[in-house]
Amino acid sequence: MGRQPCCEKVGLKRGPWTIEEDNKLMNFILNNGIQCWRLVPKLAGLMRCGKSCRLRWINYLRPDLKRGALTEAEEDMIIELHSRLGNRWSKIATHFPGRTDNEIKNYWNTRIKKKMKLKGLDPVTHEPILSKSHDLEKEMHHHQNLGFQESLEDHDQMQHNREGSSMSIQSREESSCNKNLDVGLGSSLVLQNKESLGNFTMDSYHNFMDTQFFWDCFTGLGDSFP
DNA sequence: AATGATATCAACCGCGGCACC
DNA sequence: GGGTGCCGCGGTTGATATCAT
Repeated sequence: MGRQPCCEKVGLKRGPWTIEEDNKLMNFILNNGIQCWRLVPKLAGLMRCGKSCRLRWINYLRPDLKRGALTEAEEDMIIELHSRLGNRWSKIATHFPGRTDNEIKNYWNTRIKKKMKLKGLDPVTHEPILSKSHDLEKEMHHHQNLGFQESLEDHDQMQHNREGSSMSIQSREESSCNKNLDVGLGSSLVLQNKESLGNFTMDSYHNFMDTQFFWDCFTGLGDSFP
């Protein structure tokens, strides 16, 4: 016997979220935190599955989300990280506080990919596009290297964690992005993982409400609030 | 102004790893 | 230890917006 099923798929709502649903989900999470996504829709009174609620919160409702287009610096960083990590969007997103893996993935697929092709670069290998016969050879070479790069990356990360080094890409990016977070959220509120989301309380929410960044989150939604 | 093409991005789907029973 | 479900991830789809003709 395993766990109970995540949700009854029958009768669940799908498609775009309404403002009312957003309000319900946001209010519930801000008041109760997140213990178990399976229970969130039930307790919040939503006809959605937990997976859908999780996605909506992570990609759209989280108060620490950075709005607006990615900067050129961020774009360069994405390209650099992608050359090292490949399509591991969640790993790449950890270098960009306030950005979601979905956002970065979309940005890559719709814009960066095109730009690279225009520059004559292969978006997969990040190397100049050559003839087809060379492509196959290069692709094999690339895949052989992936495992090696991965272990290097993990090693880098472990080294970084041990030494608290400030020299890596991650540190450089975090130092600039955390300024945004500090302004918006204060030092007590860091929403990077499930555990910290669970600690997201009304107190931190009220502090956050005093900031311009908070109200930017509701651009376009304001008319619908009472 | 109407229509088709293209770009954008929110949301869904399916899978793998891990935790739970 | 094995079966089952949850969570998170990456790939993909489809609705909407924008641009070109």
